[in-house]
Amino acid sequence: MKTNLKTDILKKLYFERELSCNEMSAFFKKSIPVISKAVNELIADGLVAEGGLAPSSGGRRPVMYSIKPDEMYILTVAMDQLSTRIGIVDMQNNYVSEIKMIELHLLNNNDSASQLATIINNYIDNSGIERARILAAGIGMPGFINVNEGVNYTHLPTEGISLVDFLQKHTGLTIYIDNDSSLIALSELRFGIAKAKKNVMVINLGWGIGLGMIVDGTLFRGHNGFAGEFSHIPLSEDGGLCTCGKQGCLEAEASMLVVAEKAIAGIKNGRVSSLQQSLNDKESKLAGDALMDAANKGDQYAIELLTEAGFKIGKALAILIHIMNPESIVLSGRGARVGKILSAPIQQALIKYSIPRLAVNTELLISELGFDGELIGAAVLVMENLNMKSKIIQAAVA
Amino acid sequence: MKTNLKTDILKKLYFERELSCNEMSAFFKKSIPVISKAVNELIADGLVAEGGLAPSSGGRRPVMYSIKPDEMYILTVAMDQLSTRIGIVDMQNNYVSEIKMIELHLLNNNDSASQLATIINNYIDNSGIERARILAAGIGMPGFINVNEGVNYTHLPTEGISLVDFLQKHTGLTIYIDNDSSLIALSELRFGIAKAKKNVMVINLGWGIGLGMIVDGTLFRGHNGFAGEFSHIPLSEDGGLCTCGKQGCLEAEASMLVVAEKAIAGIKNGRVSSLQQSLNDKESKLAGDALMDAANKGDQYAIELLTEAGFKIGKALAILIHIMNPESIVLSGRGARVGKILSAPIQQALIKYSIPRLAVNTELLISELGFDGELIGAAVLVMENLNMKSKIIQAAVA
DNA sequence: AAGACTTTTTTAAAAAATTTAAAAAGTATT
DNA sequence: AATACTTTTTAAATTTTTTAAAAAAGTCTT
Repeated sequence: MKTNLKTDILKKLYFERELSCNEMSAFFKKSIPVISKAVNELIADGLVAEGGLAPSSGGRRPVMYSIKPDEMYILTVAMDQLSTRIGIVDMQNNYVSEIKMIELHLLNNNDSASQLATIINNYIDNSGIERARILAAGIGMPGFINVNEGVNYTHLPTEGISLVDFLQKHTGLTIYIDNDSSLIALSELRFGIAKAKKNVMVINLGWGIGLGMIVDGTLFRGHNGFAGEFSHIPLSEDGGLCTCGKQGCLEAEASMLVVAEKAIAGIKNGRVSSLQQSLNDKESKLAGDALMDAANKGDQYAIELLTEAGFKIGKALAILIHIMNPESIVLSGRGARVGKILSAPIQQALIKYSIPRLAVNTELLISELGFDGELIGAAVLVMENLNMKSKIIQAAVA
Repeated sequence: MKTNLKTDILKKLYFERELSCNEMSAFFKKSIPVISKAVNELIADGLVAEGGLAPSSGGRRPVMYSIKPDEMYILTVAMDQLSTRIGIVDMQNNYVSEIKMIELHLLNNNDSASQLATIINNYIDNSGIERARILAAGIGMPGFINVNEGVNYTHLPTEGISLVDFLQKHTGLTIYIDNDSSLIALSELRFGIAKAKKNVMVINLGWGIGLGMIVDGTLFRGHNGFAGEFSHIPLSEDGGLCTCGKQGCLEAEASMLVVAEKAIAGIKNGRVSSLQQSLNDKESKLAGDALMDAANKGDQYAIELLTEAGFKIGKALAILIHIMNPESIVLSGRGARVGKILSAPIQQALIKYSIPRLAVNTELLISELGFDGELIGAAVLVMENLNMKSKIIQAAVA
């Protein structure tokens, strides 16, 4: 049996939870005997289990198959510049160990890679999960990442060795890394509001403004893996200075971080808002969360600031629509929870800055995964890369 | 024999001119016996011929195969808003009939579709080529085009029937239409400087500024076929009014048409230039060509105007690089012949407006096909769509 | 409640594709 | 010129996949 098909079936079962032979036959465009044989082998291998019977619309009810949840696990890690979340999921995407959030600063931290390795090792040791049963670790992180070479050019420096090799050496796990926005897009594609869509732009609203692109039903990474560097497109000629050194970048105009900074400055200048207490003395990143809370509770000033940011995001999205003609744009990431507030000014900007015939063909959606997206996406990354190289699969299938 | 493989081989032979069985085996990932059988059938069908022997690096020399040039032909049509070029090519991409250029205005012309049908019919009748030997017609045209439905939403109106159906009815030919910029990209991908590249943005410098996108080695059209609508991205807040009704569009700032208009205005205001004579009383579209000629001959004013436009194009390309991370950007279309002059300010703008790590990974190339691109692309369009539905193929293969 | 109809699954036979091995054709080196 | 080495072609054997038919399981209508 071509083991390739067997791993493909495992992947599909992970994404769809359970399927009948008939459904798999239709999806893989292979005959039922071929699918049936592969599934029976997977059952013999101990990786797949027969489930119940699904309802039928008038005919024999199909036997459903799914992956055995507790044979293998995935370690998922979602990092931002300040903190790292970590969890373990089973093969049916349930967390089998409490998600932990640990402070880990990436900026100017030469030791960050080894700190990350320690975090991973400690977490596994305390989880009660056998290390040998962990299929691989998926890690989402900010920065310019070359997925094939396993390198992050921006953060987590490792001397003379790739980040992936470094982490593999220090944890003994198979490691996959990717950009945070790419993983959020993957999570929306496989388990979120973009499920099964072909052509979707997923916006990661956070401390920057990221973009994960779904093109022809798969994640598009560009020539070097840097596609979707949306944060730093030139948006205005005279805008504020950006961390990247340039002026007028989208990020410097409309990211949640900048909005929070504006809020702090505004309040210092005497602006009346419920934020006066909550923002006092807080760092601007914490302030960002406080601001979004306040906006959702109806605070006028917070809404005003988000509206302003939304309009600028909308202008950038107009450009994106003109270039990509996507079927959907999804507002995701930690900013998704103010998605409703942002929607109105975004739509306004789309009307102003784009050709109607184009804009009407793209729907604006708000993620239901939100802040969990990156963690889910890290698990998806592992399963997308599933192949016969993995030791656990090899051992089971052999 | 799966006829699918046979048409795939025909396509590949058209794009590559000649190939050995071994090369095809490697490309299609099929065994040599399978390929060999298909090729021999194609020879028996009268569509393919054995060529000479290719050189070898120490072993038996391979027999090369190619399509018989004169069994089938492709009608190619390249339209712009003012004029239409038409030609017929054989299966080895040689013109077998002189290319003709005919005035045909698309703007506010309700009769344009039927005029086009007449142009096509007359041209074939005068060409000496049997109509039954024409595989299909490929037509490139400006406008918003839905390739699948065969509709042009902008130009060539046809009441109650799609443009493709209309033309098929009035010419008896199989018709394929596509956006001019898409076809230019196809020509660069198959026969031009982007040959065999995976990830290329082809800029169609003309009366507008079009974009044809090569993503993962194929033409990317977006959800509705409108991807690459580069002309109307919002570039500056206070720019000139665009034909689309908006303000500050790239097209309104940097297209060859706008540059020509600026030149005419400048000269009226007494600006000294060799253009003074050539631009007198000319329409601005003719002026565009005159201006490019003058620039290539060293006229300072023309170069100055192109430099200004180039910088703005460069700013837009910076955005494109940030989003797509392409391996190459190709300057193509009628403006390609001033590509060298535009390159410098484009590079300057890229340095100013993009993140170095991104920009260094994209090379800026100048098309060698230039103005012929759209005609070649129209032929490529036909061959990309080659399938068993075509009567000629059916007759030969049956 | 019985029979007709659907849908899924299994089985066996047929068809297709690929691999393998060997022969043929041609180069290059000694 | 002979031998060793490469590549292509041919033919046979093996493997894989598809097809078709029948069996199994169940739903729905009368």
